[in-house]
Amino acid sequence: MVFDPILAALNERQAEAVQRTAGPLIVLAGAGSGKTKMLTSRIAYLIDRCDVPAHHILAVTFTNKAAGEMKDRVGRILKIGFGSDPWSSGPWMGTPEIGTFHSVCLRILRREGVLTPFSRPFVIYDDSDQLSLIKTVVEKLGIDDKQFSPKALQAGINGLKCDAIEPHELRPEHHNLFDRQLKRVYEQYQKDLFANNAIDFGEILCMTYRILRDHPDVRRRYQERFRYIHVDEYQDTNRAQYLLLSMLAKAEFGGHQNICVVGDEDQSIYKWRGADIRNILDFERDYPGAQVVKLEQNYRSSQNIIRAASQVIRNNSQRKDKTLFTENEEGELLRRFQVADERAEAELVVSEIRRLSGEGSRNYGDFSIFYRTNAQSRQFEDVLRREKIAYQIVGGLRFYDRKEIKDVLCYFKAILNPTDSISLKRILNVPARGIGKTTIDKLEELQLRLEGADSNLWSALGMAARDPSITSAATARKLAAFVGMIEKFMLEQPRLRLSELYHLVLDETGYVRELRKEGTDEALARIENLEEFDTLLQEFEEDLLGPLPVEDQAARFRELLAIFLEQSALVSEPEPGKAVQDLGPSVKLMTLHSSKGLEFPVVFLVGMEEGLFPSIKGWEPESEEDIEEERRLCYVGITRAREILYLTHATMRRIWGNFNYQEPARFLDEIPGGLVTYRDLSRAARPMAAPVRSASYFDEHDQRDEGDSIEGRWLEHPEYGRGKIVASEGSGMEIRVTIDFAGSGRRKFLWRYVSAYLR
DNA sequence: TTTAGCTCAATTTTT
DNA sequence: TTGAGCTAAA
Repeated sequence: MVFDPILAALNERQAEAVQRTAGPLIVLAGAGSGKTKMLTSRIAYLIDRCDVPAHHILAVTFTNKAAGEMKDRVGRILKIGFGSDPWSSGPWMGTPEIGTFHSVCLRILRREGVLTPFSRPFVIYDDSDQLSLIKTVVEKLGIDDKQFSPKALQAGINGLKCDAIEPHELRPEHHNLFDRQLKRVYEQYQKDLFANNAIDFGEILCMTYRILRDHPDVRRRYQERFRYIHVDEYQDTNRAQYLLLSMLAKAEFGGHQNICVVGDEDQSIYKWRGADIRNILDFERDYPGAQVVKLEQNYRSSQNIIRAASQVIRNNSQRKDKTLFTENEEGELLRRFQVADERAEAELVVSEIRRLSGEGSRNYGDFSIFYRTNAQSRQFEDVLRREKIAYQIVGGLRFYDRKEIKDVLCYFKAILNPTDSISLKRILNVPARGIGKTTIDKLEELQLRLEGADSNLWSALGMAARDPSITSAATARKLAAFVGMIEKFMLEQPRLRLSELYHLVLDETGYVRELRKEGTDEALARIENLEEFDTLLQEFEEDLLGPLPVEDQAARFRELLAIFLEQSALVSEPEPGKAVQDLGPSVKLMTLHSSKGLEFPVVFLVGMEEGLFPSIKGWEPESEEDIEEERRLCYVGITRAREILYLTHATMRRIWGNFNYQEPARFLDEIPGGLVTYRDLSRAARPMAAPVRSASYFDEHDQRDEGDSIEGRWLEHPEYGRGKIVASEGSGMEIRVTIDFAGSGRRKFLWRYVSAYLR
């Protein structure tokens, strides 16, 4: 066989997945098994070895981060660059299409603009814009927002959009009171959304799906275009994404069904947001003749960590037959700690971080703390701050979600698209210019009376500004000033760079001046964010305009705004530009959900208590399905760790101001006792004791290697001195070990009593 | 029109 | 317990 550097870098299974290019293929990729490596190699292989023109290749991911990484790696293998081609006027040629579901769909929507209901460039509504619009719809329809909360209706609408269900498909006669209102609101919401020339996240996918479904000619074009389809994190796809993919992979025009999906059913943790685990479990049924490749070798974690993870996840019934293994070293035992309460938990974790980082080879960036709920982060932050240890919360408040940034973005959106009533309403009185609720109510009332295309807030504003009898002379003057200001922005926009437009907006509105007047720490932080936003705009422009000849740059100013708005809607964090300083290594704090896809040498999995993790909704009986999702979450957490894994749980925890006595998480019992050391710090004065639990999993299943990991290890007993473990028996919390002490011969102990003496 | 007190709810989150 | 969002007073 000819030496091939692409294949040579892969293991046998990975290489198999790369080479099976024809027909449907499902790759079941365990945690840390080199899935991205396989995917990127496959794309490179198709282009470089199979001579597939790059533009025939499509790869979709869920996050920008994943898409960026994939582009990076494909680019490096093939030594090509991905010009962002934001001008989108040219043909899609030259590079594979790699992007998120949403960015790919938006590109299709823009190309097929005539098939959309929009009359001008559309803006993207995020969840809070969406909620605002739903509130206006609820009010317009005279629905009681106490009985039917806009939030619940929003969840309902988004749930339906995840399933690609349109309002007319809902038959009210079969539904309860809520569903009947939901149908009404959904119907009106869609109308108003489109009238605002706006689209929400769910609709981006649904609309694309409908266009492909309803227009065979268009469908055909995209099927011929995307001949090799790759889908990352397939276990997280929802119904709408599934249907969308089937439109592209249908192969009804003599095509080839070259669809390669990659995923891990054991890491499916987004059911609550519409992900349908059946998509991955049923792939072989949906695509008859599909080939299956399993990537089971883990390159990330120690033996002990992989064993623990495998034993936990094997308790799930909803999974495929897949077993992770590793050739890495056995490594350290897992470390389980019981502590008195959440405060003690934080103290323990931070002192361990101190201790390990003091030993030399590790810095703070090697540690991470995973919790089930965001509320748990506070204790850790308090102690870390007190100890002056650098830390960073991953996935907190997103940059573009900050109030001041959203305000500015709404000015931008209104300038681009004044029919966007939601954005207009948001900025109407920001900063305060004396336009209050009464006035807004009158404007909205007027808007409802206006006909057709004029039925929007902008038109209403114009009328009220000209006609003082609608409000009052004073108010009409204020409105006229506002309208005049926005018109000025719209007029200037095509002649200005974004950063210039930005400064014009800040100057004319006096936004920063108002914040200065406020003078609080919070206001100052806002000003700083606005400054960062300025830098970000300049970098954005430089990236886009830089490559163009100077004389062409000004010609692009008009488009700049639309492109920027689209990016800011689809991206949660701006690209880490040169402006953002590196703060050095820091401990990372995050929810278990945010930890997916990451890895750390040392992981602390905290709050492992029944009710908290697994999380249990008090008001309904726990379902096996929900527990399995929590177990997958636990599996994700464990498999993030490379070398050392801590598992902590508190005896008592304050939740919503109440003291709760907590039971250890059931997942702790599912980890073979021989893989962990256990230490009870919750009753420090008394000898260590573990809570005795009911029969563990291992009493009913064969578990030959239960104590294997501990035999041969040395420990230092406070009474008997140095000794070696020569034998073990029993299982779970009842493992007994025989220790051979140098001075006093052999003795038997319960493992949980002596595990902490391991050296 | 702004602000202070009150109620009410309360996993997980990317696009 | 915390916080966001909303109704009653300045």
